[in-house]
Amino acid sequence: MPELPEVEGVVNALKPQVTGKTIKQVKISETVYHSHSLGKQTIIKGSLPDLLADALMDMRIEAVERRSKYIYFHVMKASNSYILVNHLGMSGAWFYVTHRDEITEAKFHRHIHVELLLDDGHWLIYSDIRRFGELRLIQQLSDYPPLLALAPEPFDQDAKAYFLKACELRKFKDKEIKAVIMDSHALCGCGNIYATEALFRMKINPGRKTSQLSGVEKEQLFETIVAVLTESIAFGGSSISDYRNINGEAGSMQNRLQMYGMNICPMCYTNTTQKIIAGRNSYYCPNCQK
DNA sequence: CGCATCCTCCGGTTGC
DNA sequence: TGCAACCGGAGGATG
Repeated sequence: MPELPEVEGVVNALKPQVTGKTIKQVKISETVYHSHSLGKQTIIKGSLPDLLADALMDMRIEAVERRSKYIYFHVMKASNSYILVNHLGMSGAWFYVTHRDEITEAKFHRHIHVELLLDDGHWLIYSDIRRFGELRLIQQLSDYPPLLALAPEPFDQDAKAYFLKACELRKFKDKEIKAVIMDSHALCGCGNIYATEALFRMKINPGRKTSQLSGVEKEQLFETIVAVLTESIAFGGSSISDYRNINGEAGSMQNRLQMYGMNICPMCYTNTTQKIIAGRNSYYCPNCQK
């Protein structure tokens, strides 16, 4: 499940391979067509598959950017600019290959949904096992308002102040701190894995109410999240379940995680506790995290 | 109009 | 060996 560091890795791998390339052919899977015929917006959002395919034809990819856990492909066609917005969901993955059979992992090969032929002869392929991902073509961010509501990038100057202010809002202050740091309207890019790790490093119980943290704790927690995200980017992200970068490589941050998925606390050897917070399984050490 | 509470989307994985 | 339950980002509908 890709979080900010994993998406960062994907974007950094995509950049040199697709920047400046033009889309010359678009293929969309029968599965996507079929779901759309039933009225669902499977993977392709805000458009019918054929309309998206037509629109993408002859578009030139000007730049690739990560924003929160989204990938923005900045594209141009006939002097009009657009953004192809992509979210990998639980299991989305991009591949840059000369033939789709180069995708050797069966579960990725079996769930190829969008194939873009570039003018360098390579295929840029989107595979998505569970189809939770998203592709949406817009002209500007305001065409899809949820993108305007995202908190600043955690590495931006104003992100910490934005987060601290969000903690004071009525809708956040009485929530569990873990739910708040995983909410992209308070702080973006932090999912279950890195929220779990940051809270463990800070020795904060994920179930504590946000208003019960001191100002210093909230500030240090924010800094710890940034540190964990930064460390993960440096180690290529965490390859848990379906995450691969576009070269099919796995990251190594999963080997550095101290609490996510652990049954025993690495600090005190107490059995860890699992609790559902904000709908997601949360590991913590009942002894270390208060 | 704020907010809280479901609901939805999926197939690989897990557990019985 | 088979099969049902389970899991999860995040927007959207509902109350």
